[in-house]
Amino acid sequence: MSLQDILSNHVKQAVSAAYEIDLESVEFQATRKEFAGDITVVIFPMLRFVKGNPVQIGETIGNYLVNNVDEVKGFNVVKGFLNIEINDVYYLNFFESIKDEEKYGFITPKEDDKAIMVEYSSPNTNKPLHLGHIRNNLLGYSVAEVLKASGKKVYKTQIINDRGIHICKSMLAWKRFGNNETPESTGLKGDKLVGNYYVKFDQEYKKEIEKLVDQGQKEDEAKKNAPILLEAQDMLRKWEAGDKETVALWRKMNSWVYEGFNETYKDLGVDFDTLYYESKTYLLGKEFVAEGLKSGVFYKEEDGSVWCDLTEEGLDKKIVLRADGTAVYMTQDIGTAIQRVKDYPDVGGMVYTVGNEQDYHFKVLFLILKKLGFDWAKNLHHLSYGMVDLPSGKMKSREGTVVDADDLIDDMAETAEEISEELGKLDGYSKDEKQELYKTIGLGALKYYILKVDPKKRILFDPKESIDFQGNTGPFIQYTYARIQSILRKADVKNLDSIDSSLSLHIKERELIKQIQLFPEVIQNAAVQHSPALIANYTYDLVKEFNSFYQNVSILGADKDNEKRFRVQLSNTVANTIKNAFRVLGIDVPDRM
RNA sequence: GGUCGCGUAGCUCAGCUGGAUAGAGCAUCUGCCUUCUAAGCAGACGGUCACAGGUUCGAAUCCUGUCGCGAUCACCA
Repeated sequence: MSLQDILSNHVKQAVSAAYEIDLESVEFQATRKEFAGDITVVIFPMLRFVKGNPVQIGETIGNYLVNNVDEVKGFNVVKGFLNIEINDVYYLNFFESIKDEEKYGFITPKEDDKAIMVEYSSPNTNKPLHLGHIRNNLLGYSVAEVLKASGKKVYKTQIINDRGIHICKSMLAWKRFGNNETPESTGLKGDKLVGNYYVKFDQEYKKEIEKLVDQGQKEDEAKKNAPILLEAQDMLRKWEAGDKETVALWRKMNSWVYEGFNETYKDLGVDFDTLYYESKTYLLGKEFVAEGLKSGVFYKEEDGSVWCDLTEEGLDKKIVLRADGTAVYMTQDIGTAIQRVKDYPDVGGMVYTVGNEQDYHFKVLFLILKKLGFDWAKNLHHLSYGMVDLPSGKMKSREGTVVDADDLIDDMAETAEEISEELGKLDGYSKDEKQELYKTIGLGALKYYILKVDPKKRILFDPKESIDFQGNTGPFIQYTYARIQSILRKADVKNLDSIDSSLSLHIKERELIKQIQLFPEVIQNAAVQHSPALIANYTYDLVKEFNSFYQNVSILGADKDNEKRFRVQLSNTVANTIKNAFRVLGIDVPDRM
């Protein structure tokens, strides 16, 4: 039972005893630092029911609590706020009850619970991953982990955009200009190699347009008539017809890309339970469109195209099948969603990690799935996040203004190395151990930097101003963890030893326990809101509190043995909470740094 | 133009379903390494919460309007 639950009942009893009024609820908040007390009852909402002066009412309730509730040590009333001071024993007992829980704050899913499928990444297979994908990957991965920690079963997945005109463009450019280059022959990562040909296509395309315009064509005509584009379109038709040579080339180049992607995913530390490929699902939605047509969810235009009328819901009409019978994006997404539930019958909901430019698309998709009558359709969520922009504006891969994912990861590790070298605290570490550590810190900085901001806000990333390693950053939190590990190495305290509940707590110790107490609630909240940022900010607050404690209170040099034992265990629990919190953010913690 | 999102300190961000004099970090300036890792701690400076109304005992938070930025409104994905 939480402190609020305990107090809530007693406050109601107090009001009932003094004023013969039954309160429905009691409003609590954490006591502000400048006042004495641990938890505060807000009196104002009671005034509706209890007539009187808020200060007097506060005094009355406060007196009742001190006399009737063991946990309450004292109180003070400021305006309409009843600040309650809680006994140290309460906090010590709480701490004793959770200090040996390895996974404190996490809830284990039940076997027969419904699962949530989290989709993220979902890249095109014609160019390497960039900073935008990094945000997507970190968010999707972390939200999946947050949901798991909150007690849900989770499958991570993606829909890989492996077909279409954009893929044919890089295929064609490679065929024309590639001289049979391969990742092996060039030493390039597969996704980089293919990406180069995507850029090459665009360059050639522009040249051809220029030429046609010189020959007297209008620009938009030239854009449609450029031979290289026509050839790419022809290639797409060949691919759809199953032309052997085209399909073989497609397979080969995609496999290069996948190898490259997998390397990046591994570096980033993200993973997937199952994959879906557009090339396998793009025809899938058609049968469901046919069914929807029968049941009247969709209707057919004279030209044969199929639509969904959403004007009653305040939206537009949306096409779900072209006049020529081919699938659009929406068709495919309808099919993929249904297929996923068929493949994994325990799935009861899905989360789509996709940028906010597609807000409208998902609004429509979810509505259509509801209209089609799927019960899981009410549990669909678009994890919509803001774009990552550069000072120069949007990233455009064709114009080479992207921040490459692999480069950025490497840069971060290099910065970590420079700082570490300067500080020189790593005596005794081997070269490999050091490299490993630099990666941990560099990635920690990058991931925290991205995850600590509210997903729906856009991020402005300036490559010239490198990501900080001080203050509210990943490395700061990692550093605190490493410091605690150093203490634990030196302390000969077994964590399993019980603590002495007659100790009197230092203010910093009590604040720390209060902060630790919040963790389970923060995880639940982050899960409901699909926001790793809540976990990041919580962890920062915890760490700040710990550093203040560390700097002001001697842990190993405590006067008494029972004090020392308690402080070491408190430090250990803080470290464990940091580790667990960072685990769901996908950030590793080092033993030294 | 319609719809959706955002607008908090010079910069980057917190601020839960409305609650006490709006909080951090960076930057600038002061102190603190003969005591557990100074990637740290303690402090100073810095705010008409875009603007104007409204609801309320009480609004950065809820409602309406205005302005600014972004996205979206394809038989593209």
